[in-house]
Amino acid sequence: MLPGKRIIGISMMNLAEENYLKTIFNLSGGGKKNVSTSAISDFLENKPSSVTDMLKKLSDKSLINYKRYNGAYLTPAGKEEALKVIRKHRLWELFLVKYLAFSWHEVHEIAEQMEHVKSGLLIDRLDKFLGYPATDPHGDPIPGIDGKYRLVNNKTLEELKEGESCVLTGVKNSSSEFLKYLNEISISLNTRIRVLKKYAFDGSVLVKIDEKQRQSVSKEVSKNLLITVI
Amino acid sequence: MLPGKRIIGISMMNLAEENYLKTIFNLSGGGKKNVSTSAISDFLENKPSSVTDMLKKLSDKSLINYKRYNGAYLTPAGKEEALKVIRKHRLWELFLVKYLAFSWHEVHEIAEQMEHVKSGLLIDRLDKFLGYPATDPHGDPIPGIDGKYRLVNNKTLEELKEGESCVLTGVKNSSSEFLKYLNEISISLNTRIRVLKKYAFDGSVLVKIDEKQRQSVSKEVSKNLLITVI
DNA sequence: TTTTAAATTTAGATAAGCCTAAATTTATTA
DNA sequence: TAATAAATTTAGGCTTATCTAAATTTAAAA
Repeated sequence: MLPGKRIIGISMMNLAEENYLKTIFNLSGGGKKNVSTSAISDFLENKPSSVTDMLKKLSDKSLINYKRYNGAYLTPAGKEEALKVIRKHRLWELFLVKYLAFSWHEVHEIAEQMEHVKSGLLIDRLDKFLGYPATDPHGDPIPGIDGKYRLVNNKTLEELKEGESCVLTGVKNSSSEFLKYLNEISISLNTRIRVLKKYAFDGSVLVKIDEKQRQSVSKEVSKNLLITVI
Repeated sequence: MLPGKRIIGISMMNLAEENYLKTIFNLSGGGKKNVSTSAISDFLENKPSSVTDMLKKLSDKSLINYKRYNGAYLTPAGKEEALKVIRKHRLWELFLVKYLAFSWHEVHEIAEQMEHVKSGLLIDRLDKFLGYPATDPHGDPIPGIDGKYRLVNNKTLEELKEGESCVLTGVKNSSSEFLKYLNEISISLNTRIRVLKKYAFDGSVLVKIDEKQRQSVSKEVSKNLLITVI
């Protein structure tokens, strides 16, 4: 009891700024492309004018390069900060799944809060505790302590031809709804999927899951399943 | 990637309010006494006028009973909220010590942040993972899922007579500085302490620690060591 | 009990991060 | 290319939690 003093972060970043940087990183596919004001606004579900305010602020802090009417992209410093937040997010997600019995569709909201806890030591200890994992419960790579980030998983189920087989290695969309749908049709990370038939008229795919059930998935679904051909 | 939506807490409480409730709980010794504006102000290291503002707000929400110029105490609803936050704080502290190799003097600041993560399920799973522990790394009781809170540890080393022995079961002051001092003189939870001599002129106490070293501790220190006589 | 000191509250201001409405710039279409 | 639509920014407000300075209330001392 009776400790004293409030929170305090060592970093000069705060919650809102971290969320914007992370969003820009994700929407730009790893910091490459320029991200528009409206894309950020849509994702964060706030107004474009609010986004403009924050872009100015981040630009003043040299965390993004921003040109009026022309979107923004991360500076090296901004990318570093974004990766730190993403590293924390994904490590906590893995902790929740591995040790607290959460399912992959339940962890996002909680990790969204935990990722803002300030302590470099904490996250490195967590990393060690988890055995320096390479990927999170959705197959996304976990940035290392050095900020190294491996961009992988570029092939989707949609690109496969009839007869080909693959293993699920990630999901492009990790919304709770999509993940729950995958649970329902018994698809999870490392599940083996074979393409039985592709239907040109709607792009849907008939697949065999783990050599057991046959299942039809829509084109939209197939575009969001990241795979490795086997 | 690409989940969507921001944080959002289910509870109607926010960080500042939670910190005030927790502070009032702690300063009132478990919700009993009335807590003054200045006591809260001193603890939170902010201005009394800020405290007054928040007391009004918490009073409007029926979380405290507040009378102008007369301090405040928690209502049952306020106490419930305070205990929820304290439960989270202490469970996370224990996690940090037990699994991430932190020492008892390093966990407070981190837990101060983790305690605000919103998810009842999370904290109950953490509780289970830790084996439903009764106390945190400082010997403080962990409120149960039902909000039950056991007030214990009322005797201090100061009250012991020469020749008596005890075991350390808690600390009244769990500031990092105090805990580090205890580390230095090899006192930790469950350490056996025997009173060899008491000095009236300054209230200091000469003790034997775990039947090994002799150590003199000041009256101030002895008042902050919670013990069980053996 | 009156005076003085200490504690507390009120009033008015500030910074963040958001909002609405209006203005501006860029993109699209005729 | 001119007109229209869409995207973006600016201007001005709001809320939360803080602050300073001044006013008020309570407590302590003479």
